[in-house]
Amino acid sequence: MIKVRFPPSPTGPMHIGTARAMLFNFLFARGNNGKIVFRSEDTDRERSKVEYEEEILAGLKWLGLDFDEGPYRQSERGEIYEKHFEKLKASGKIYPCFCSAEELEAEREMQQKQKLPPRYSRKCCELKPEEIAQLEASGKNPVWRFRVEAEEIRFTDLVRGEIKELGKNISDFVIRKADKQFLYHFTVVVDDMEMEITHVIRGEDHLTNTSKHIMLFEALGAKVPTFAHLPLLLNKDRSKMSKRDESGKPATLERLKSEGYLPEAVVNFLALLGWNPGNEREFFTLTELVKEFKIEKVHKAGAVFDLERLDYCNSHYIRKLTAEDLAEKIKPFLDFEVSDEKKLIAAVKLIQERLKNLAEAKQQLRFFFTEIDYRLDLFPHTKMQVGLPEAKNALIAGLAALEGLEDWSEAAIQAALMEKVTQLGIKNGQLLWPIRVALTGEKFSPGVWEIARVLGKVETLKRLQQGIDKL
RNA sequence: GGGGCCAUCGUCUAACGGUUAGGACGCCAGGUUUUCAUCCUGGUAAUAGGGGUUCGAUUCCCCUUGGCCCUACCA
Repeated sequence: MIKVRFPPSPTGPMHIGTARAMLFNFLFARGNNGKIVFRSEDTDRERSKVEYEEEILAGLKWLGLDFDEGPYRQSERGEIYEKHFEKLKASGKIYPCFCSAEELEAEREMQQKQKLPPRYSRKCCELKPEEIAQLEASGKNPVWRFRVEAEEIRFTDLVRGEIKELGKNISDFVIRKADKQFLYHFTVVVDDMEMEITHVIRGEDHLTNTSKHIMLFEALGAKVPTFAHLPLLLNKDRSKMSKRDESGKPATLERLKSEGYLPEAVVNFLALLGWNPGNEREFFTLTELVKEFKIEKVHKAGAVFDLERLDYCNSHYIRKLTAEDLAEKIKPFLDFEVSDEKKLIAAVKLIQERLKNLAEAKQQLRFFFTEIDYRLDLFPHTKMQVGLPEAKNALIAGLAALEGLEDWSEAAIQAALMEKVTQLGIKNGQLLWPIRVALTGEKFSPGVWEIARVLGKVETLKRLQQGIDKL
């Protein structure tokens, strides 16, 4: 039975890298009939907040990633850690250390100068029981270190193959702080053991931590799970995509949501970062991903998170939505009142193909629903040979052509306008460009008859007249 | 400084040791269009460098270079 985990640290909003790691865990578990555990790794008391945990849970829901067990919180599992800590203590695999931060710092500096591996000197390792008792009696609280053996640690990583590291390069790491808090390396291992995790799928930043974890698993007498280390998500400059991207925007899931990216696009895009199905297909639903995903095909090299590519993916999914559905999704992004639902849907249809994200919609839809204001210099168009006087004549002609129109369909509006073009012996654009400007007040927009139809006859004529007055 | 990991167009990536090194995004050009966008056509652009192994290397090995990660009483 395969079992994986979602182990976020609730110290901030959900990071995109965290989301991707969870997605890969999800794909692996669901594709192999496995279970998923959600575990909040909140051992860092100062930085962890329940609000963040809630946000992460909401993010998972948004992406469509569900789990089977949890949420567990490490902050609520103290007794379990205590139990295993005592076990280690009894086995002599850990020892108390009373060294001060300054001492340790000096030690490290010295080692660096001498080109030695940065390891704890094990000064406190030699402490006799009575010395320990004495130090404790004097009010000093120790940290507890794991005694690292010198031999080689090896394991087979599902994506990176054989990995080996020499214990003599690894320092005796701290598993418990002086304030008695247990530290990450210890709690993950205990939890993975207790929760019977079979596959640990996580970011490459944990690759060199794995040796420590394996030592701990073995010291605890537990079965060592299988590891798979995912390539990191990178900024454009190939630095690790941490809290912020290179433009200074937060690299969080929440930001993608607020910029109007669809969850299906985010999932699709993230899945293809560091993995691909081996063919040229590029669009997948979550379900299809579950079917196609093979962890052996995950890459080793980091992948740059390129927003332009996400845009492309997002516009694909925006186009697949029905206009009704899209309108519903756009609503929260609008900053003006929309009273007429039908009109919104009609307008949305006109912009659906031009949309890269939901947030852009308000700019493209505004003129349909609000009074417009624009500058006269929008009218002249060099290529079209339109100046202000020509623009005014065009609006007058347009008004004349549409005033008496009974049938306010796109086809009828188009026919009336094109007839006018022929009648005046001018180019299409010489009539249509000024009308488009008068109707939208925008530089770019959908076509004249589409807009006119959605706007309605009354509003269209009104805007033409306003244009004429302006000129 | 110590250790680990990694390396194909700008980006995401494909290529049983044998391909004109393919696709997509972006970009550029042309076409369609009333503008922009869309759409269609075409183009640009890569195996980091050096040694091996081999009839033959993007692919296997070594070195160099570069990047990333770990090296916390963070996770």
